Amino acid sequence: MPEGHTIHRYARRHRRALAGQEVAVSSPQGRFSKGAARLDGRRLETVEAVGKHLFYSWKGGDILHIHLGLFGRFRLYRDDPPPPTDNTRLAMSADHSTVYLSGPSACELLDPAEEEALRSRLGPDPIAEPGEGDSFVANLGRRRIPVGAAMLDQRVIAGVGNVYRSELLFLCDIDPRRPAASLDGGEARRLWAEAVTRLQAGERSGRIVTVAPIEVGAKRVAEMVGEERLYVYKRTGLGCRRCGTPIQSTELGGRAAFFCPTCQS
DNA sequence: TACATATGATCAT
DNA sequence: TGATCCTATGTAA
Repeated sequence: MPEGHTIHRYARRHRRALAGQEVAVSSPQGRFSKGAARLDGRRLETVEAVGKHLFYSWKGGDILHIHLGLFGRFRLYRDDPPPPTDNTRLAMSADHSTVYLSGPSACELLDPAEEEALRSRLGPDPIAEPGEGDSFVANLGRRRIPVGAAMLDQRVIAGVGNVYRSELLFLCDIDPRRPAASLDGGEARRLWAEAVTRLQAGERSGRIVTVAPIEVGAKRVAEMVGEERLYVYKRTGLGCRRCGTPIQSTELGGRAAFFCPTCQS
């Protein structure tokens, strides 16, 4: 489920629910038992998102690093949570809130140096650092890979996933197969600007919507159904919403990228 | 029941 | 590039 906008939402919700409190931590599944035991009962200081990564900082210096990967999922409960399942890797509860985590690709303890090493590998995050467009433009300029592949590389831009990469390139009329370094400055800047606008909107609304104008009220966005929210993602063979040309897909960065061969050329 | 699929990333070759 | 890890869901059988 998660691209960067979702991860930032989790950071905020978990911060509100748990930060500043002493948290009961356990690993019902058992695969994080040692780490959970180390954190159990300690005070959670902050929760921060960078790209698709989450960092929970605990009193005493440990950092819990969580990455959901493709399958990871959080559930947040108020008051009486259901019992955890066999796949609940991590449970955190304090006061009236309980968070369950299942299926993460990373759930581990880091020290501050390790956290810093991880963060230094990430490119600018359009949600957290909207002013870092220069860094993104420079990163793109150094890549010879297709721009569609570069947009999935978290060292280039942190937080974009497979839906946003296709949608952002469509919004900017850029063919995803073009070499990243072939974009001119205006194109690269526009791409960053769209990433900032759309990911921030996604964080606010909790869903990826690129067809609707950004200013559209939450009510109308909520009424929109499934595919109508997107221009190209998973619309192979269907008519482009702008020009009617059948949408194509091609493998870029190891995953399917979707584009309109007429609008994006 | 089985299988396909998924908004991710790493490691080996 | 391919194999691998991890879980939930929808559809087919």
